[in-house]
Amino acid sequence: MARRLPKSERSPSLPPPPPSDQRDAAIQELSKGSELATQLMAQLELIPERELDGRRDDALANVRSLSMSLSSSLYALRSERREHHNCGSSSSSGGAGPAAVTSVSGGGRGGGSGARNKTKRRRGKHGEELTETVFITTTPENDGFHWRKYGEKKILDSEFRKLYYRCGYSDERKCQAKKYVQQENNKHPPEFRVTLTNEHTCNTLFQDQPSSSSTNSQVLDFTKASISSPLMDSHVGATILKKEEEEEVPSIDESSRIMSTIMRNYGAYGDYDESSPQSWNGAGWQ
DNA sequence: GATATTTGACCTCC
DNA sequence: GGAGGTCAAATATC
Repeated sequence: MARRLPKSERSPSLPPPPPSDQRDAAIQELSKGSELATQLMAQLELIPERELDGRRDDALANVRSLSMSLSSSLYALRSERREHHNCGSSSSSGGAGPAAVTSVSGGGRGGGSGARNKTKRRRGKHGEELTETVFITTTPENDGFHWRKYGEKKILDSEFRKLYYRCGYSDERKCQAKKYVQQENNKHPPEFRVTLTNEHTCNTLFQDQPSSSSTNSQVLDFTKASISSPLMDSHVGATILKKEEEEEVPSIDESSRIMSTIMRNYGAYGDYDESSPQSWNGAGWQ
């Protein structure tokens, strides 16, 4: 695990949220990028394997990873936009309003499959109304928020354990957002069912990058064995690589770096530190 | 020493 | 009573 940030660094004073038009521009460009990645994937599939000296599959895997990263980031940005629209002046209790999740083409895996979301309401532990969003993704870690794991459970009739995360700022900022992740299958890459409950009220998406640290605790870490199955291979989950595995699949890292570059270029959250590439690769995640 | 993760125990709901 | 969700002490990491 990467070095953890001192508490003072992890609790920066909140910078002003980016202007909505800037965020919209980022969303727009990410959408374009996602579409282009899909097109590129289709084009690659049309190229005969022999013409690429057997590297077509590698290229396809890279493009898929890129597409998934783009889609996940789109989802995160869109979620945050809703946050500003819906909760801008509301209390921090979260979960009060419906999470009208924008459907995203997340995943973008071959055949057009990807994140499949649906939003539904359910009752919380104490009867309070909760809104939960469920989607399937191959990159459950790429949503840009800082999640802290608080539990893990073997689920009946499932060979995979369910992982429980809450917002890393649940205490500091009373953010009620939670995330449940459960592997669905042993596909390559495997798909994960991600359940999000409550909206983030912490406004910390991509915000708390330390200016000089080589680490961050911003994003969910799936590098632990807890989420992996014996069948998970190097294609799993784009950025879930441990340090010692990095060299094996550099292409995955590359897609994550591309993603971070996009985010920086649009200044979605201005103080992202370019000098911390490991912020986005497996080694730097938490 | 500070912080995150693990994991068994506990709580609540059905 | 069983299953899912959460808590919190122990442990790991930096």
